[in-house]
Amino acid sequence: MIDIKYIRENPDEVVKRLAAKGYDATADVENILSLDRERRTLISETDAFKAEQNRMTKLIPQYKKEGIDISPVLRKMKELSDSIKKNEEKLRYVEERFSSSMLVLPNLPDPDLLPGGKENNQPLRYFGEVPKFDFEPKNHVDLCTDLGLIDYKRGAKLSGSGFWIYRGLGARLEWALLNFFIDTHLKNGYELVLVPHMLGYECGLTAGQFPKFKNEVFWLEAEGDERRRFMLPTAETALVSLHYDEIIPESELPKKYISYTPCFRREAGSYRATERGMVRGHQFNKVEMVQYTLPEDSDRAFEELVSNAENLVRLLGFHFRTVKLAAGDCSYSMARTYDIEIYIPSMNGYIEVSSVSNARDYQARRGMMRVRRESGKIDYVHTLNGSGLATSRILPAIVEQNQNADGSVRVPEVLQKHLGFDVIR
RNA sequence: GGAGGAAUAGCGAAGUGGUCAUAACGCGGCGGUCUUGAAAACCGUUUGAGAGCAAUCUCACGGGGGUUCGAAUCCCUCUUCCUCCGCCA
Repeated sequence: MIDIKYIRENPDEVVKRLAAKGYDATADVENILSLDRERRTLISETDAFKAEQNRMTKLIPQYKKEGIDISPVLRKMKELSDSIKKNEEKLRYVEERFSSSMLVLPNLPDPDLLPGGKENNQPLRYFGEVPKFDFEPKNHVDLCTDLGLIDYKRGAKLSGSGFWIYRGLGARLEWALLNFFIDTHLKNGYELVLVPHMLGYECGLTAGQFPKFKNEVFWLEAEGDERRRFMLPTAETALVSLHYDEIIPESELPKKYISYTPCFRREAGSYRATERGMVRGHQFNKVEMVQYTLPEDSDRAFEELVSNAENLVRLLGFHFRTVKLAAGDCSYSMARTYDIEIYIPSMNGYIEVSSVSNARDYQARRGMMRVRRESGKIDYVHTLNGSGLATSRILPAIVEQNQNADGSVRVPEVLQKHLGFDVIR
């Protein structure tokens, strides 16, 4: 959520900055400001009624004791009570429209981002060399199938299109990657957290997935249980709600969490021929990093998350790049995002294996997550998240970038000690 | 699944329709007195949200609704936790 005070004081600025995201907020802002005015008028009026009510209610026991007739007071109290009820009903209606309008407003992008969509993303740096082959390289679907790493057919048999099964060495390779990532994060001082994979609505609201993107997750219903839960689309949704409605002492910041979870996404209508295999599915594995920081520390934390993610890909020995996303390509809740994109020879391009973002206080406002400073002052925290990494997109890169002419695949050195072998054939 | 009980500040807990919610009382935290220093003792202080330029006002007793002139207190409902029984990896 954007600070209503900021919107009140800088409405044009808000519209301008959201325009960089490709979001026309003119009508929203106008609507919000008018609801805000209506809301504040109603609150002042109601509070005055209540103050009067509080004053009079103290008179009743006193009058009773002194034997004074209280019926005129009761009549006045009834009037006040009716006015309050009427006002509160109005206020409820206004507040409801106000807060739902506030909740659909995306986060402001940082001012240094280029406006516009994907086409304005800027690669910041490249790592490693584009792999060259003196043979016709295979794509990862063929490699994974031929080497028996992934069972696409039976994945679809079990759960439909968009699901696959890791088998044998493929499963072990996936597991080794997860271990490698987690070990590295632990060395960097992150706390490992294993979270529920089904979450309640509030989590999605805090993270910013809801109400707007309700249809992009899988919902679960159980007979006789009114409460609906959804399969988490990323561990961020859980980790960012960990301190929902809390005031964290300054001494405990920054909080640094990692979590491994499968991620479940509808990905409705987003299949493309270029995204075969494990590039886009309904379920994939990911290790997620999340930090809660003081507002003034979030820029530094952001750089740390980016370099953590880069470091993992670098240690695996890949060619990849880091891209600064244009405002319009940053997601709804985020002020800035850098993607780490790995090279996939068969696609002759790069795919995202990590997305590192700073939400600033946007999620913290939604989830009422604050810090009590040493001085006693209360502020909203900043939340940041980044994948570290999405393993299911690393595996295609391993098999494609490390393939040999005979169809075998070299295991990255850092994984060899986890696996106990150096070549998959 | 069945039967009971509970939810009040950082923690424990009092309050069972009004004049005790800036919430008794205890613990903890912070500041001070005393002390060479510390402990003990003593004194003081210690929730959050909203409206307002401010003075100030309002709200919050797990969440939501209701009864009432007035609700922590009575009623309905949801959530969470605890105890006992049953079932279970």
